[in-house]
Amino acid sequence: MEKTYNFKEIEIKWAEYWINDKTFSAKPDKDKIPFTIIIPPPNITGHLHMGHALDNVLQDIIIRFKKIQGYNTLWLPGTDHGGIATQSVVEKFLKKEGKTRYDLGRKKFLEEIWQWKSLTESAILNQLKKLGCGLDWDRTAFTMDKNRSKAVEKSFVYLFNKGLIYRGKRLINWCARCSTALSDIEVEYDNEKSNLWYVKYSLKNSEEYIVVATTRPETIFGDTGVAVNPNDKRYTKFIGKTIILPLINREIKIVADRTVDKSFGTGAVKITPAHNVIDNDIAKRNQLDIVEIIDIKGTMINVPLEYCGLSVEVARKKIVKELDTMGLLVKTQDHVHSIAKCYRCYTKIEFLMSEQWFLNITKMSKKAIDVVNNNVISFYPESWKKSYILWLKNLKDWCISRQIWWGHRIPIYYCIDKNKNKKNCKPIASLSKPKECSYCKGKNFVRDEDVLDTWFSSALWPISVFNWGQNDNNEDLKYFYPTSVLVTGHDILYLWVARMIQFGLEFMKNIPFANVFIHGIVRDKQGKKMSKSLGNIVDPIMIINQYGADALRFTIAQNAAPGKDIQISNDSFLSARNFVNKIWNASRFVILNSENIGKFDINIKPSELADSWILAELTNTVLKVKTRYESYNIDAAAREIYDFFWTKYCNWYIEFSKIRISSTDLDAKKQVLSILIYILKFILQLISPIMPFISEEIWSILNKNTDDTKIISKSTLFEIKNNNIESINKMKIIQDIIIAIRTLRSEMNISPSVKIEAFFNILRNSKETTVIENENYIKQLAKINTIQFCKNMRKSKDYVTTVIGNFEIFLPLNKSIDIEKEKTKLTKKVALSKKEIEIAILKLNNKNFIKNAKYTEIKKIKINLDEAKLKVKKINEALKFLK
RNA sequence: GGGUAGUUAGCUCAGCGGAAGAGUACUCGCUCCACAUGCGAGUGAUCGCAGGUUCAAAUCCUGCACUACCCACCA
Repeated sequence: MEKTYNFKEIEIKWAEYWINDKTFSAKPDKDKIPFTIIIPPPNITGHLHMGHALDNVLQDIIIRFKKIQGYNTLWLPGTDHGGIATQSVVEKFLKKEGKTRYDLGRKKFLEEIWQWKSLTESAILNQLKKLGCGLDWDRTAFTMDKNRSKAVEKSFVYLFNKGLIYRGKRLINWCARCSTALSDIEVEYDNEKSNLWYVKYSLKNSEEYIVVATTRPETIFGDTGVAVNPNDKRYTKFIGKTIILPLINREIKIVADRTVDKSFGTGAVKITPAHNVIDNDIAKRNQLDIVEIIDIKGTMINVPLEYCGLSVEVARKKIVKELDTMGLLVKTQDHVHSIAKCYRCYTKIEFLMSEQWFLNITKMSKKAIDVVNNNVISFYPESWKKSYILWLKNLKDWCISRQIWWGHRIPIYYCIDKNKNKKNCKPIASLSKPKECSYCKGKNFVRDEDVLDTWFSSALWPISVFNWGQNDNNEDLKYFYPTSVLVTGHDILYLWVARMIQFGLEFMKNIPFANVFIHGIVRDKQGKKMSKSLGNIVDPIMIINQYGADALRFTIAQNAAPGKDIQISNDSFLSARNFVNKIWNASRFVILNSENIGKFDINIKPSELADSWILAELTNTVLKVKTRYESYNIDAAAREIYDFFWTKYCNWYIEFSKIRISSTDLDAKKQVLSILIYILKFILQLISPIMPFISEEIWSILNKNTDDTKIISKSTLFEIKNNNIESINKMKIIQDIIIAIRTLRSEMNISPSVKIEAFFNILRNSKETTVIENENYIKQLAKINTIQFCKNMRKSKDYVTTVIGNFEIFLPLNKSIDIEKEKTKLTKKVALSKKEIEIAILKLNNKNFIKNAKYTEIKKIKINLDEAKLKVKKINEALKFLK
């Protein structure tokens, strides 16, 4: 075995093996319980970032754990066409060549994106392979491939025929850069500094006027009313009166609406129903007209000639200036308010009236709320339940049409037969071009130009990946659906998770997954979200090249507390890298020592305290780790294994084992090695979901002459019954003594490599058989050559002492000590012990404590009190001696 | 405005009713035959603040402060 672990070669070797061997391919098998995860398909916009690494490593950990537990696991890979996101990325590339998508035309542009898709998709899948992801590659899906498209079309037609999908002219969110409508959750809000302009609106045939406060003076042309609160005494007399709108002199009414806030601005609101959601509602309640003045390019329309065609920003400046000149601008005030922006390109959103397709998804909400409320679907952590339910309760209809080219074209056909009675022809939803219009018998149709929101196909993902839409009763769907757990970040809980639940219940009459494991967002060292513009990206592939995939995976696992954001910087991976190295070297120690000593028993026989102790500790660890994995506390599982392996196995047990390994007693040597191997195998199995590469490599070396050469192919029950608690207590005494001697040696600058003698004054009339029987452990780990047990060892200037448990330990000094330093140290120790005594006595004298506290608690305090008293006595003696 | 998390050693985070933990950083000492990507020892925390419940609170409850995120509103 190499002295250092060559992760580069070995990781490539196993990644290829898993793929070629089809280790992770899955078929329905009625004799086995399925465990299914479908990947949250990454957008084909580019490469994977650390957030993807987090999401996928967690899924792989769960899949691998379930696989070695014996489940029939399936982790299904795929990518998402990414609608607007992908289209804008490709448009950006075109822009560099000075072209737009219109220069290419729809067909050519789509060809361009398909080409882009094939490149990025394979890059993404390669990255997943590098991470070690145990995906069933033969099932790789794409949200816009043939089978997935069928699912989309079928579901659309179904929902349309059910009357849940309808077309309507409504106020929608419009991104002028992407030139498409957006759903409400695709809009983000940012606070921005702006102004609040106070404008005089004069009453008709009167000297009186009302002042309105507005952040959007350019929408004056679209005003069709002014609203005041019905209880606002300042304005009650104006309700019902007419106002002459400045600049265009249109007559508009003053109406009363209880939603108007009396305290904001002047308490009078100009109403622009065509470009503001709230205004639109007020207009509906008060039967106000709708006047559209901004078009989809973000320019002014239906306005006086000098404003026509101006952009919103230019028009605003011009209008403010004009109002000022006319003396209608009363005041301009600084004002911070939130601005709606496109979640893909951060362009300001324009609210405007537009004919779009909507899905009445609110009807599906009740069931989606129930399944989560009743824990048919469980959330980890549970706290997200509340947000999820609240969101569904306030859900509005979903605008599903997009005016982009990249996506699923809406399967709606319009009859264009002009000779017949066109007026009665209704749009037809169909899987293919209809043959005949059922209204006019016309035979000519055109398909709707729009595409669907990318999240529509995402919502179908859990069923479309099993080819729902073609054969709804296929074996895969029956066997693998509902899936077991969905692993995702909380940022797409509404955008995606909620909708999959709604669609799953609608189309399958069953939940899409039983559990939702929600992890956090990856952040940088300063806690900021990683983004290209901030330049704080940590590239997972760079980390893999530098430290290895196992190190990356362990770091992720260690930090992945459910629901919590994790901070990662380039040096967060060092500790994990060191851990990989530690596993390698400890294994190397075990393997090298078991070579050339012939065959030995695989059945383990604990023959010493150390053996039963480490087996008891192993039992505890296995139980804990299993529970942690099963409840998605991956971070805790990782820490549990780390601590057991490094501290207990390496630092203690291997050191103890060296006594037998270096002895001439071959049987003893074989016996201890069999335990070392037995435990090492357990550790490898436990850690293999997190660090599959190194564990697979070492496993294959350990098992090279057996049938068990692949850890991932072995199902493991994780059941052991070596829980000798007494051995843990006994070992604690030995360890405490070893630590006490090491500390004393270190404090006294006794050379660590020199073996010395020690005297153990037994302070009580107890037998201390544990210590006497196991003195060789103390000798080995504390570098002692002889231990003399005695009763009346006295202080002398040739020795230093320390008190631990029932012993006062004396170590010979090779030089004189710094008396003052020693005095301060001992005085400090006495003070500490005295305080302990004080607290213990206080507790024991407390009748309520004695009455209520657990027996073990009281016993513990009594023992501590005794030990502290003894310590004080002995240290005081030592102090006296120093004087 | 409503909601959800969080506030523990310089930093990153565990612990969530019975004597403050890990990694990292720092200090000291070690090349002794698995590992210096290491070994041993040590310094370092009134567990955000204020109340309350309890024999006992970092841990449970209430309030407050600050931080982050989500939802709504911002005329």
